[in-house]
Amino acid sequence: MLGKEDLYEISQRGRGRPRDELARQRILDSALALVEQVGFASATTDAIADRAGASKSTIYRWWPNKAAVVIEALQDQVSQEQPFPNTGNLRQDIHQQLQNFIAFLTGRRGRLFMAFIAAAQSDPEVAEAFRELWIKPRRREARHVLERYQREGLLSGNADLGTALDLIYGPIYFRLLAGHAPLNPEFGRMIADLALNGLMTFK
Amino acid sequence: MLGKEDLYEISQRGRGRPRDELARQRILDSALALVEQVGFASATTDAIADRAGASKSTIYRWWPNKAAVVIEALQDQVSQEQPFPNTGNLRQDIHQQLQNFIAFLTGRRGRLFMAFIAAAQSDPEVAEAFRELWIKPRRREARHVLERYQREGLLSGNADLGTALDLIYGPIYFRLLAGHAPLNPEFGRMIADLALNGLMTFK
DNA sequence: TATTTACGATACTCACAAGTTTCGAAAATT
DNA sequence: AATTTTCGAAACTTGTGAGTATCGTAAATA
Repeated sequence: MLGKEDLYEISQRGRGRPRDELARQRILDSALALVEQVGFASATTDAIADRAGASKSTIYRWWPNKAAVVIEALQDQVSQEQPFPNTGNLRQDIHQQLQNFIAFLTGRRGRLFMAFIAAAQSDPEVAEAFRELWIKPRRREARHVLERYQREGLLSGNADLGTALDLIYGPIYFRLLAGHAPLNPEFGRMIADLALNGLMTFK
Repeated sequence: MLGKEDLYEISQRGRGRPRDELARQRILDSALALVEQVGFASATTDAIADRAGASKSTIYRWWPNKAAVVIEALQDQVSQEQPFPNTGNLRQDIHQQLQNFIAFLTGRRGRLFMAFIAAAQSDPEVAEAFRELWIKPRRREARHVLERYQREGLLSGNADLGTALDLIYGPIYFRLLAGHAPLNPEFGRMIADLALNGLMTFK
């Protein structure tokens, strides 16, 4: 399978020194790690360059601004995520997905999403990227799984699936962002049970 | 009833020109309005002073920094909020509360909370103020109402009320912050029904 | 080998905003 | 009237960080 970089290597190769793909990857990794650790605003371009062992001029050679770097880094990250479980057992799928998701958010990556949602409130470009790259693809995938269960009658046909997804994910994001109570597996278990209970017998 | 200002007037009154309480109020109103309109970071002290028809030196005469001004402004605002309904009809109370809350958030004040949650991610002082002034008092109040219904058996005794509150409010905050779908009364109605459905028959 | 393009290092410009200082006038007390 | 404290206006300092420009060097092609 060909990636973007390979296509670039083959078709765009000109005369001069080729782009350092390892440096590109180090810059993206560095941006991601820094946003996780210190947030969007404090992840300066100087710090990203330093940590990557690269130069600021290299960053601006390939990206128009800081937001573009971080957004591309998010894109790389997102493509590695676990798919929504689809075993045929609705309850088990939802439970498993929430456990995966909470483990993900309470791990190193949680702060990345807090930082993105925060930055999105003052930067429309970041907001759109977050919705398009993270929220929408994952919702689309989850929706397909839920649609199957709805067709099979395991989920009430009256329930709007977009609303159902917010019922499941909203409480998780809320605890992550507000921090008023711990975001642990037990919480995920209860939310899954409560939401399923509401969704299966709805109307 | 005596407010803070009256106490100040009586006990602290010295020789010189007294503090201008109207200017104080104008500064707080101005800070609130600007954070709503342009967010926390873009609400500069210069802009707050200008809009209040006051001077920056007056701001720094009474508050140690910008965050303190905005936090005190939030405090003033919070004390004016509608209480959680407590009519004896659980379903009606939850529906009414979510309708009130969504109307509140989609009005002028919604952006204030987006800005606060965003600022909280990079400023622990703001984060704590938001939890202590906004989240915790409202949760405490709502919890008392739900406890009553739980004692009356209208709500499953197995449901953890902290989790129940996140189930109800999480989806609302999530749509407000992520903006992937509209936050309208219809959504509030469905979340209330789904959550109640889950909570009443839990376990 | 000559040319081209990317590289890292570094100095630089530019904009912006927090917080300080100064000052003359206003509003209170003694 | 003299003193004290606050006020608004405005100039100022200080820090920061995004984005640019320069330069000598490295890695590719023709």
